[in-house]
Amino acid sequence: MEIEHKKRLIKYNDKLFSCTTSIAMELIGGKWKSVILIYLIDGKKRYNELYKLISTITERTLSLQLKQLEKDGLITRKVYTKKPPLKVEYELTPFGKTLAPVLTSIANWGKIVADKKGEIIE
Amino acid sequence: MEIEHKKRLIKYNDKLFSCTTSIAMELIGGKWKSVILIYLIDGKKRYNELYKLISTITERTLSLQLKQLEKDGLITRKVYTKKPPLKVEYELTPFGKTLAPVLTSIANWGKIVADKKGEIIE
DNA sequence: CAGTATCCAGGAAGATACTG
DNA sequence: CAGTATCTTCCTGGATACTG
Repeated sequence: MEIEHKKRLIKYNDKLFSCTTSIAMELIGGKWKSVILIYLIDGKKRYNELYKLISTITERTLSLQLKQLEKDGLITRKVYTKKPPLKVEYELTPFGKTLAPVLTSIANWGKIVADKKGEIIE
Repeated sequence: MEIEHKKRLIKYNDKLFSCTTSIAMELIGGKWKSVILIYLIDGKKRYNELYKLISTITERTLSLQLKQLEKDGLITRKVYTKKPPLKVEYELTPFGKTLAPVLTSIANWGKIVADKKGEIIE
């Protein structure tokens, strides 16, 4: 009996992926997405809260990443005021919440690495 | 009693990170690394095996990513021949193996996404 | 406050051809 | 077989200034 090796690809949002890991990384990969999502696990946050929490991100990048996360259905954006100063809150969707175990798993592994070879600054 | 918010950064490999998630993503993020690693969980693989398994990667990219993973201590590269045709095998290091639960967690979540919104091609 | 606009640099990754 | 070499494109992300 021979092992079958059909090379099947998966189409998601009009892009092709070779496995489910690729799809996951398309949604949470990159330098900032998973960091933003981690901070949203314990509740909704305003734009500036996230900006301060993720101290090394730029406003532009934060904005772009939030838009992408919203587009991918992982977070929602709610505006609470009509005139400046604006109040906007970001929150995980139910779909986004299914990511929580994955994200904490990533963060915990990162902590192991940091404890072993990282150096705390300041 | 006030909550402290010391903004401490972590230095890893001469780069600064704002949290452990960032460090983890530095090591397994990007388009291909986690995919390569996933295939190495169930045992060592030759270059061409990986190349065929990850059908949409290019030789150049596979080569670069393998080098980076080796540099980061996640995999080892072993050469078994002196003359062409070469036989080279890649294998997870003990450190790389600690990633297994994280990677399967990512893959499983990706599968949920794929089942819900993905479309299988061919 | 919550972003945009603009400009720019570097790296990731693809295509293709070649080699020890 | 297991890569390199070369060239190119695209995207991510940074810096800074400005706005409803």
